Amino acid sequence: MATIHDVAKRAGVAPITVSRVINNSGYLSRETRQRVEAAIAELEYVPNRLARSLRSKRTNTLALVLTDITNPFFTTLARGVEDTASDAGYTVIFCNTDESEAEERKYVQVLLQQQVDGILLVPAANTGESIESIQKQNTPLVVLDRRPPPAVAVDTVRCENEAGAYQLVRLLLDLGHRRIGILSGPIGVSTADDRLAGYRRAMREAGISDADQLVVYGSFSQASGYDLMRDLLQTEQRPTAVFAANNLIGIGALKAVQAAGLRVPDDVALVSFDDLPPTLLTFPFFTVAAQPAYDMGRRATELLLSRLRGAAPEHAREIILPVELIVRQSSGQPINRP
Amino acid sequence: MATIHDVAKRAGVAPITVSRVINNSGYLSRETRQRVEAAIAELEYVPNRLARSLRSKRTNTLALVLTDITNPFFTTLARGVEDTASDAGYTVIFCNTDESEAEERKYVQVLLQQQVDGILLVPAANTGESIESIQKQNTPLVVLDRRPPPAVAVDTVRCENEAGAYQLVRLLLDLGHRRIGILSGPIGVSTADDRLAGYRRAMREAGISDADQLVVYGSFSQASGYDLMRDLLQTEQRPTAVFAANNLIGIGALKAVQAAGLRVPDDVALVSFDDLPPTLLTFPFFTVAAQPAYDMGRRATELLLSRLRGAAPEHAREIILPVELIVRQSSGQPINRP
DNA sequence: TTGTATGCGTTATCAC
DNA sequence: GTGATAACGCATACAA
Repeated sequence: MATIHDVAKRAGVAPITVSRVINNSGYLSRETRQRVEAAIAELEYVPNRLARSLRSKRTNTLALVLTDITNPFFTTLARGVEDTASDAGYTVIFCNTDESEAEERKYVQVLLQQQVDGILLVPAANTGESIESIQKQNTPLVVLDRRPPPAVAVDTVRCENEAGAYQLVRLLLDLGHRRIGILSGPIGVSTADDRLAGYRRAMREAGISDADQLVVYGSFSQASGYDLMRDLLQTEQRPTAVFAANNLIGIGALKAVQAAGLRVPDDVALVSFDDLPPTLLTFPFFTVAAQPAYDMGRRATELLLSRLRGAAPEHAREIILPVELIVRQSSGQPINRP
Repeated sequence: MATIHDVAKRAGVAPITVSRVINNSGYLSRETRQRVEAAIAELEYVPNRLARSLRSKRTNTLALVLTDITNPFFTTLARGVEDTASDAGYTVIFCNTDESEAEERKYVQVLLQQQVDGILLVPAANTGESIESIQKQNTPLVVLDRRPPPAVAVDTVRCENEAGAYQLVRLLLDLGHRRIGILSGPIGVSTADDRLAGYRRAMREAGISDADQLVVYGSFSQASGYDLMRDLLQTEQRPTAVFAANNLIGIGALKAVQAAGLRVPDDVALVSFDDLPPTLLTFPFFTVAAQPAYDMGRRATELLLSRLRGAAPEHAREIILPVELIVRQSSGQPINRP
C-alpha cells in the first residue's frame, strides 16, 4: 500500500534515492542508505513491479511455453530453464499448451501483452504462427525440442531425433528382429516425424520394405500408447519388437502388453525415446534413447539470455545435441529368426 | 511496439475510444468499432498489460504457491485451480517451494510485487510469516491443504487428515495386524502431524501402547519412503503392516520392500494417503485414503474469487472435505494373529 | 456516443 | 551523492 513516495518522505529523501537503494544503483552514502532501509522496513514497503517495468521496459521475466508439463522429459527440461534463468536474475512463467496450437496462440498473446523479456517455445504444430507473432513484436525467442518451419530464422535447440530412432531400431534389428512396429506420435510434429524417419531408414537399410503396415500414429500420451499397442497386438502377424516414439507411449504400450497377457521382452521387445519418470526409474527396465533434457533447457536459456544482453550474432543459431542409447532389459536378448 | 496512441491516430479517434474497443466497455457505434479494429489489425497492436494493470489496479492474475508440483496430488489440485480461475477470466502463476520456507517467502515477495490479485498458499511450514506478509498488503488469500497456525484468521480448504489416517489404520487393525508402522512426513507440517494423530488414535483405541517404536519421520518424497521403509524392515521385530503418510512415500516404500526380497501384501501390508500418479494407476494396487484434489483446488479458488468480488463475509471461512477410503490389493487379506 | 484532463508508481535523463 | 522533471502506456472521472 505504501509507495516509494511515502518511503521517501519518511526518510527525508527524494523518491529516486529510494529507488537507488532498492536497485543498488548509483552512489549512496552509508547513512542515507540506512535511513531509507529503516523507512522501508517501518512502512513494510513493497515495490510495484508493474510501475517499475513500465518505466524501465524490462520485466526480468522469461516464458517457457511447452506441450505437456506432466511429461517428465519436459519437467526436467523446465528445471534446466528455471535454474539457468534464475541464476541470471530472471523469473520464468510456465505455460502448458496440451499440444493445441490454439492454446499456444492464446498464451503467446498473453505473454506478449505481459511484456516478457523473452520466450522459449516448444511449438505445438509447425504452422509458425506463434513464432511470427513473437518476432513481429521483436521479442527474443528460442525454439526448443522441435524444428521450426523451413525458412524461419530463429535460434533453436533440439536433439538428434532421427539418429536416435535409427539407433534404437538398429539395436532391435541386430537382436534379430524383422517385424518391428512403431508407435508414432502426431503427424506434423517434427520430433514424431524425425523419429519415424529414423525408423524407416533403419528398416530400409535392413532390406525390409513392407514395414509401413506396422507404422501407427497417435499422440504423445500414455493412453495413446496403450490403444496403439493393443491394436498392433491384434494384427494378423503381430510384431516381435516395437519402438515407442516417446516415454509415455512406451509406458502405455507396456501396460497393453501386460493386459494382453503377454510379457516384455519375452513376447514383445520394447524400446522407447526419452527416459522415464523418476517414479518408474528405480526399476531399470526400459531400453531408451535418452535426450539430455536438463541440458537442452540450459543451453536454450543461454541462447536467449545472450540475445537479451545484445551479445548474440545477427544470424539464427542452431544447437543439436546427441541422444544417449541406454540398453536395459525391455529390448531383450538376441532371438532366433523365424 | 505500437501503442494505443498510434492506433487512435490511425483510426482517427481518441485513445480512450481504442481502450473501449479493447475492453468492450462503454457505448460504441458499430462503425467506430470497425475502424478501430482495422487499425489494431494493421498495426499489429498488442495492448500493454503492465500499463493497463498499473492504472486499473487489477492484474487478473492469481498465484498458487505449493510445495511439490511433481506430486500428482498437487498436479491435480493445480488443475482444479487453473480451470476455475480460467473460467472467471483469471490467469494463474504457479510457484514451487520444495517444502522450503525460505523459497516460499521469496516467491510471496515477488508475487506481491507483481500485484497479483489473490494468492492460494500451501504453506511449507507453519510459522505463518508468509501469511502475515500477504495479509499486510491486503492481498486476498486462501490457505490450501494445510492448517494455518492457530489464531490466524484466513480462509482455508483442507481434508480430514486425522480421520482418513484413522480409517486406514483401522482397516489394518481389522485385518488382524498389531505391529503397524507409520512412515510419516515432516514434523510440523500439519498434514503429517494430523495423519500421525489419526494413526495414534487408532492404535490407542486398539489397546496398543508401544506403537511409537514403529513411528519414523521423513519428508513427503519417494526417496524418503524408500529409506524409511528399508530401515523399518531391518528392525528387530519388523511390522506386518505399514501406513505411508503420502503417495510418494508409499511408492518408495513399495520399492524398498521389493528390494529387500519381500512382497506386498504377503510379507508386509501397505496403505497410503493420497491416490497415485496416473502412470501407476493402471495397476490398481494401492489401498489409499484419497483426497478430492481437484475439488480442493476448485473450492479454494471459489473462496478466493468471492473475496475478490467483495462477495465474501468478514470472517474467515473453513472448508474441510472428506477423504475416500479406496481398498485395493496392497492392504492384503485378514491375517492370523501371531 | 466520443473526448479531455489527469494520474497510476516507478525510473531515465539531466542538473546540481 | 542527491534531486527535479518528465515519461512509460493505459484507464478513471468527468465533460460535451
